Amino acid sequence: MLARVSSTPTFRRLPRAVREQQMLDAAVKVFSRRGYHGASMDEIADDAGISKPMVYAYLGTKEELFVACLHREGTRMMQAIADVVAPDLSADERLWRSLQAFLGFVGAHRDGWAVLYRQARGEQPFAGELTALRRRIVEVVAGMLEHTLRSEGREVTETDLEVVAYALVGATESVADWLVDHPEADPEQTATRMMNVAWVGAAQLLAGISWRPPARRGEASS
Amino acid sequence: MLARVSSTPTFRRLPRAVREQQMLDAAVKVFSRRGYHGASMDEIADDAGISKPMVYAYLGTKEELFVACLHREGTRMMQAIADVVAPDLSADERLWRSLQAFLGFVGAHRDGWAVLYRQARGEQPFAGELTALRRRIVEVVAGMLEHTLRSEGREVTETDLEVVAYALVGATESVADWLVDHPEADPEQTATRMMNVAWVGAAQLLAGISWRPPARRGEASS
DNA sequence: GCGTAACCCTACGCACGAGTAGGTATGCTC
DNA sequence: GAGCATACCTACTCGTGCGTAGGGTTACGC
Repeated sequence: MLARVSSTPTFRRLPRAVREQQMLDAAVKVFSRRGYHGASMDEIADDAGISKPMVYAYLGTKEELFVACLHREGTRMMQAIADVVAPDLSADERLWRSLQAFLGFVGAHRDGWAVLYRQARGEQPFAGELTALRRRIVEVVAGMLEHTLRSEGREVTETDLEVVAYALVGATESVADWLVDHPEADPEQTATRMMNVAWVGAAQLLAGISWRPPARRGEASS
Repeated sequence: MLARVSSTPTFRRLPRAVREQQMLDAAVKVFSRRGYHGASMDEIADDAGISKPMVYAYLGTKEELFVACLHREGTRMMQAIADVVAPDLSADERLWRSLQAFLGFVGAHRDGWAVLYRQARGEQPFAGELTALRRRIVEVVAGMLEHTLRSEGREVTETDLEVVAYALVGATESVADWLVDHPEADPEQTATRMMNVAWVGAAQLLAGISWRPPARRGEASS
């Protein structure tokens, strides 16, 4: 009955693929702002300019929707890195480009990625989904280190490698968080700073220089 | 009317201070297992062997309860570190002892601390509480680095210091997460591995060795 | 031994938000 | 321009879980 006085002349009726992206955009935005539990499906639907049953019809339950967000953003991020890293580059060049790409991506998607990522860490249902992504990253980093080490004829245990990789990844995530909280900061410069910590340290390790705990009283300093 | 066939002969009626600790113990346990939202006040009360209104009477709302948990565990952790770090130690000794204490603490409180910490990062209401704690840690680390740098007559910007400190803290947290997920791992050995990454890198920085981005095509390598 | 304060309970109100039932309009095909 | 699939809506149900009302019981001072 009521004439629609919308700015868009005819009541838009969009194809599924388009609406799905709009919904995901809205979902990422709302999840970021409110957190997983704080976000309501009503608000997401509203923000996407659509009604709730549509969201259920296209993307499923709230949990599935969140996983879909995680998936899309995660894939985009991995892609952003893959786009700039060629396998024939030197180790430090690869690390440098990855950091640049990663922090650049986070800087450009402050609302999207980082907060989504922060969200997912706590929530049980997504821990799996998330650690899978994280594991892929850790493996890439560990592989990189290992390859370089092996090529220099040095031996390391699996565990050593894993811990170092975790440290590197954690450091980068932490810096990414810092970046999100400092909108004025430049991603590229931040990447340089990060590289200073990561590579300078890693290079030492690769060179075989390591730190040993000081001998305690009564212990022989073998 | 019903005779209480409890194992404890007389129906225990404990002083407030004791009950509060029991409640906090239960809360930490349940929050850790289920996450903030997943945990119900009923379950916490039940686990503490008390009824819900008691929890409200003593510790307040769910949010306040969680903050109380965060506070207690956070203080304990800071204390564990403060106990082993003397200000007259050398920088690397301080860092080493802090790492040992921190990872030792996390190792001993796998259920308690780390999961609680993971929880808090996502949830809006506690982001403040948490970043305050985190900031204190970052400041300590940054202060440590700055002091050492200054004592060698070198200058650094506030921001450089902050980013490096964030990276260090993030790396450590990440390794702590790894530790929680690997019950068989030895905290002490993990601390050594962590020290290898952190200190070897930091020592280079302190010595003035830094990494510079490679000049790109068309750019002058000033 | 009696008042009073602290400890402790059962049982509910109530809001909020996930998910759905059932129906309407619009474009597309032939 | 009839038929059909698909986009889309309003208006509900219903579970869950926070927080509380109101009342019972034990210790402790005097």
